[in-house]
Amino acid sequence: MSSRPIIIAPTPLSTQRRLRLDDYLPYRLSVAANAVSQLIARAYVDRFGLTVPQWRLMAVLGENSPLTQQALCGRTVMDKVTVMRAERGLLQRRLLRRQPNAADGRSHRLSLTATGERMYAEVAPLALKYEALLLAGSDALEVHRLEQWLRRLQQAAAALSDAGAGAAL
Amino acid sequence: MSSRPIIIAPTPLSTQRRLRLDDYLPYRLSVAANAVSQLIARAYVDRFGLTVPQWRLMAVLGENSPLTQQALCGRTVMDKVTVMRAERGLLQRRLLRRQPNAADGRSHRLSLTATGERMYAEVAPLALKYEALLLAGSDALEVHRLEQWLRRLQQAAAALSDAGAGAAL
DNA sequence: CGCAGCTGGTTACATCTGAAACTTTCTTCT
DNA sequence: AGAAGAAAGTTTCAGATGTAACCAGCTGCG
Repeated sequence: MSSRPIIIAPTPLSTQRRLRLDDYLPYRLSVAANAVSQLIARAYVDRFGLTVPQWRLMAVLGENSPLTQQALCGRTVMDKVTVMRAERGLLQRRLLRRQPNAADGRSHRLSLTATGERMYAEVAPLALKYEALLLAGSDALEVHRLEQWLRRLQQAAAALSDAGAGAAL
Repeated sequence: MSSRPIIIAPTPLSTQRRLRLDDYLPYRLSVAANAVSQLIARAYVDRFGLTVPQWRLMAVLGENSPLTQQALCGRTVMDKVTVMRAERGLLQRRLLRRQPNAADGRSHRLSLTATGERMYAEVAPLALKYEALLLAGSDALEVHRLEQWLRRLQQAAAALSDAGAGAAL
């Protein structure tokens, strides 16, 4: 599709040329993420009536129970309000159980109910299936490298963010 | 921080193991994109009072004027409503000019005003600067490969999406 | 020509989202 | 022990977002 020539001698990043939105990494990242999110979100809403935040909670609790809301925020990288609301939804549908936390009266121990576990057993393979479809025809080494990239980007962004990127101008 | 062992022999994708949110690509992608978006969005709001959609319009129009709203939707991969609102904001601030389109009475030819151009001249280098910071210490070849990846993912998602991913189970 | 249907753009509405304020419980310091 | 401050969770409010209805101008076919 693209007429972009294959660049052998890669352009140094510091000496960058004109801005082209189409080649701008944050843009590409955002667009790709959106497309993927949309796809999966729709699938989960259709099949299970789960929103993305709800889905994430289930995913985390399915592999590691029980957890407090706080812990869930950390694992899912979501706001506490978002987690709260997702939790509420799952509680109403009796997919989640909420038990008092002996160690701390402010928080609760959250885990999947039997029904929740059953749903998780369907949800997880489907998730993996989607991942496999998206990555069809990619060797696992490459994929692993990509994931590393994404982690690094996230960290770099976080670092810049609370270093107050203002400093860097 | 993480106790995750370094995996030398990567697990094949098809024979996938349990779902681990932390290694789940759509999740990683979403989280990385969010972190990066947040960082940049904040910067642009602080410095220029621009939202992300507004920023995107300026970026596109800065490299290619004039365009119709429709065309902008295509280039920015944004909803027409989103484009409309961004446009409105820029018009109010006189960063954008809107001229009748001789070829079609329904649409308009949008381009940057002189003020808009001037802002673009500040905006673009800053954008590139951020990109450079995020990618600090990465060689351009790798970066290029990453961008290819992101494009492929986006396409794959789009394909699955309108193939009605239901078919794929 | 003129009506049916389409397309660019706009508006209205319902939802989602996150920041900030608030409540309760825990922790620390004297 | 008691007061000050921090942390977990909840509620509230304002802003952003997207879907669907809507209007106006274009296109194509009888």
